Amino acid sequence: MNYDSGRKLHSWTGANSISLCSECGSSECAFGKMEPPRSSIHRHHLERGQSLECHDSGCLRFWIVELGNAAISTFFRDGRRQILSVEYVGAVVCGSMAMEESEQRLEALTDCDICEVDLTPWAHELRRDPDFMTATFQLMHDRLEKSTTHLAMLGRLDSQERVLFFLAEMAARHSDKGSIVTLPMSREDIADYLGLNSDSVSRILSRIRKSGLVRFLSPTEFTVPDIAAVERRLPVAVPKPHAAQTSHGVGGHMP
Amino acid sequence: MNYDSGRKLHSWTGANSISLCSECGSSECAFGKMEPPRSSIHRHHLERGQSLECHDSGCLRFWIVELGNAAISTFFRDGRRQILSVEYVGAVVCGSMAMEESEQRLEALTDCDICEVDLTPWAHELRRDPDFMTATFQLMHDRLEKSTTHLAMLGRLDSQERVLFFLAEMAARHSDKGSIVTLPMSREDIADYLGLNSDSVSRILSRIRKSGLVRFLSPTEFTVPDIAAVERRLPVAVPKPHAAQTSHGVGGHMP
DNA sequence: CGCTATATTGAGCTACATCAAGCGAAGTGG
DNA sequence: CCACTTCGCTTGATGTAGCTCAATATAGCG
Repeated sequence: MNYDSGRKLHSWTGANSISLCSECGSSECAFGKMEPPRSSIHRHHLERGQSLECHDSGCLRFWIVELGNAAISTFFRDGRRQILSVEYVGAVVCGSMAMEESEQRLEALTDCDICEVDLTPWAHELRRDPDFMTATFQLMHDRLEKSTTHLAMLGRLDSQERVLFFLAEMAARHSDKGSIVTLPMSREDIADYLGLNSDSVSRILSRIRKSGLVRFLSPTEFTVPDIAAVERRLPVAVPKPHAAQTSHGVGGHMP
Repeated sequence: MNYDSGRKLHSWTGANSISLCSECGSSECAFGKMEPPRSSIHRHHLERGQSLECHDSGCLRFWIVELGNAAISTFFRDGRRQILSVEYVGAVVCGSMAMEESEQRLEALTDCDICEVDLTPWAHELRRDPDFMTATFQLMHDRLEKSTTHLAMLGRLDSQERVLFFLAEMAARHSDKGSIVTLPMSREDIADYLGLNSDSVSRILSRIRKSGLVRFLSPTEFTVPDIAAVERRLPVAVPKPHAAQTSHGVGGHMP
């Protein structure tokens, strides 16, 4: 692998800014500058509902969401599903954050293009590359942070708070206030993300709509007239997207 | 810092096997071989209920549980508490897995001795040390794995399943079957770990006791006559402790 | 314009929370 | 050494949030 140590992984630290991989057919990508041989890259196209299985084969297999929205989800033996996180365009997912036991998947919430990069063959070099290590560490760290917030929400917020939190999370991804937010997922998916069932989600959304906190244009499009009002109803701050990036980019969690 | 690159961090990979730091007054520790100057080390003694605040000052401040049991917990504005994980002797906690916003703490579930090691001054060297990076990565990875399991549990198990899962988790820490397990925490703490309230926990424990799945010697001591029977009642496998270590020690998530 | 998948809404039930009383073990002070 | 307090656990009675099941309604797509 031809791999220019100076800059190659700089874009890594901004996982969310990664767009499309040149190998994958598009302009730029975390792995673009590494010029990994074609053999290490595969593209997957997933129709909504399809999924890739996560196997525990080391943290050097990465998936990058190129197009659409995906979710990392686990399934219990009896079919219960829990969505662990929602992933947007640019997200980098380490293939084996999976547990040994539980079945874990990257699932397409909408039609998706996923670029798979397997760097296992270069494990030895990468391990001694501080930039690469820092970047993957950061990836893991951000994921843990999100997971922690999500966990606390499931443990201690009631259903109305969960749905409000979810809507606020979605709205927070759009910098411009009052703009139209599009939900990338069904009521069922939202329920599986929030630990509720889809009927309840629907019911609660109606209640929230009637309260005026949120205005729905369609079942999947809404605006938030007053975000502060939403936050005032929640006992936690709603995490701003890229917050981790912005703050850690400077000092960094692993300098 | 005098720091022998060959072996120094070998013990790191087995976070759970770390016992006591020589600087801290005891035999062996992840940082023992690094011989960090005294100035970077502080000991804390915490009475049950006391806690250390996590601040977001980089991931190079570590806490090691030397004695007793602790918990990482978050608090909401209105006082609601969620225990994120229970930490036993030997656990290494990275000070700033905390979020920007939420208040997060390392709390003593029983009286505790905590050794604090601040490696921030050596950030530059450590960053280029593959062993150190691998070890901290592993730390983060294990934590994410636990967090994920916990999250799925909170999202999709009912209260009885949660309590059973908790008991099985505790029992799984003791290799020898049928031995006496001691709960290191109050009903309130268990509730805050499981997203329930303490009355419910107590009630459910009674129900489980009556079912014979678990035998209580005292409110905090029990045995599990048949672990398989407990697992059969759960839709998920109970994570074996050190599983991550054992399996990743060989192949490793980050070789 | 029909058809299918998804969303909404209601009625009824259950699991869990809340509130409140009682109990037992450990600690404290006279 | 024993009364008294305190703290944590247990348990019951009662309310309610959220689930289940079922009946429409609506959206999106051919």
